[in-house]
Amino acid sequence: MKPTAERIADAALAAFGTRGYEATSLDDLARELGIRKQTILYWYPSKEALLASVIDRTTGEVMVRLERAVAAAEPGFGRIEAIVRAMSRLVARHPAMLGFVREVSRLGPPASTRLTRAIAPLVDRASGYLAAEMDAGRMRRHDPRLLLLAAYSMVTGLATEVEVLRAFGEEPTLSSLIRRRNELLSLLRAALVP
Amino acid sequence: MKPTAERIADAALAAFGTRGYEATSLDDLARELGIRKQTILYWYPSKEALLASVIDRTTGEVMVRLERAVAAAEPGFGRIEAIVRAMSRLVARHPAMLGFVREVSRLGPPASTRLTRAIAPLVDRASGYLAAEMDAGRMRRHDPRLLLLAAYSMVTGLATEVEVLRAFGEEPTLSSLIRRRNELLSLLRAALVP
DNA sequence: CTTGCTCTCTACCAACTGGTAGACGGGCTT
DNA sequence: AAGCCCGTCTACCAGTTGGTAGAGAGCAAG
Repeated sequence: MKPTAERIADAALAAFGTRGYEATSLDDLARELGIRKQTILYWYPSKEALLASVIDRTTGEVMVRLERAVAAAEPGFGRIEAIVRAMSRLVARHPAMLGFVREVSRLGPPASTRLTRAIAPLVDRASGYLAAEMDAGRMRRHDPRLLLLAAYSMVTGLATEVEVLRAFGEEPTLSSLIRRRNELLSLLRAALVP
Repeated sequence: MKPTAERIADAALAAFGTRGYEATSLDDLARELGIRKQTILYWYPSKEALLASVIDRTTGEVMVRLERAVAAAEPGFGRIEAIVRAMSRLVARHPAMLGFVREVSRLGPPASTRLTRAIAPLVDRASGYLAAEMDAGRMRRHDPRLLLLAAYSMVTGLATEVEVLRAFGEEPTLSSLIRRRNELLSLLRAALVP
């Protein structure tokens, strides 16, 4: 079996990402894992420390995936497509992960700063790349940072808003996720490719 | 002064929308208002009932605004622009409102069903309109429902993700909100107008 | 003045929160 | 065998949670 600390972090990611941080008690978490709350507090000195650790694991995972996706993609719109596909795969494998990212950003400092500080350099690189592409005329001109934020919002929205999705007549299945991913790409392509 | 029940609902909207539902205790709410928790429970028999009431007020408010915006707009992309502008104004006046909508959708049933059931007919009408526009060749073809969901995600994202916004180098000021609104419109126009 | 109604209050309560203190067992090294 | 960590446990704790019971103030009608 996986080490206890890791099992705790996995369960915490899922619980924080779906039910929310405050709504998840250490007792709930422990019950799910078949252990006692005090075992959690042995591995993580406090609930906040557990949150911080889960944030670090998650940002690490996301960064690695994005890094790899960008490196393997051909330049131009291909990079954007690669990023969207990578995030889509991530959501399919770890459905709670993007929900967790959103939850952390909602919690505000100090949790959110931990996340944003880790992602900031990536945002800088991405917006620099986008600006260069626009300057070269290979993409329509938009504010790179706001474009990124809009894209991020669309990805998390299309991936995590299961309830709103239901109201829109979409079921949270894998094939539906793929359809949403393709639709998102077609939307982005229409907006960006001149 | 406003009636007590209304003051409670206003404070609850702000608190639920920013701090979250579970993270807001009735004692917190009462302290903010300068009353006792039991006064809240006199007007609303339980915390859940308070939530339900706030949901109803919010959906009502949003629906009225969208209704008016659509009615006053000229057909074509003008309607989309009108909707975005209406939502933007709403956010400027009640910053917590969209955050609250997102929070409710995260809480899941039965709270979320109350919201989605109210909005569903509006979604149907909107996607029907979009489909007709696409059929007539006045808009590029996309899946109408997914397009709506993507737009909704962008609006809420650009409006509410203050923390992520900060990481992207945007300050949550009014002028920045307007810039974000304009950018969103230009993005949508690029994606939709053939 | 009395009655009755509306509203807010004080006084509780059981359940649960994150966290502390320390016992217990099982395996490792000496 | 003896001691020593390591990991998990039981037993508690003070503070907070949503919610109940009921007192009392203010006020209008009889």
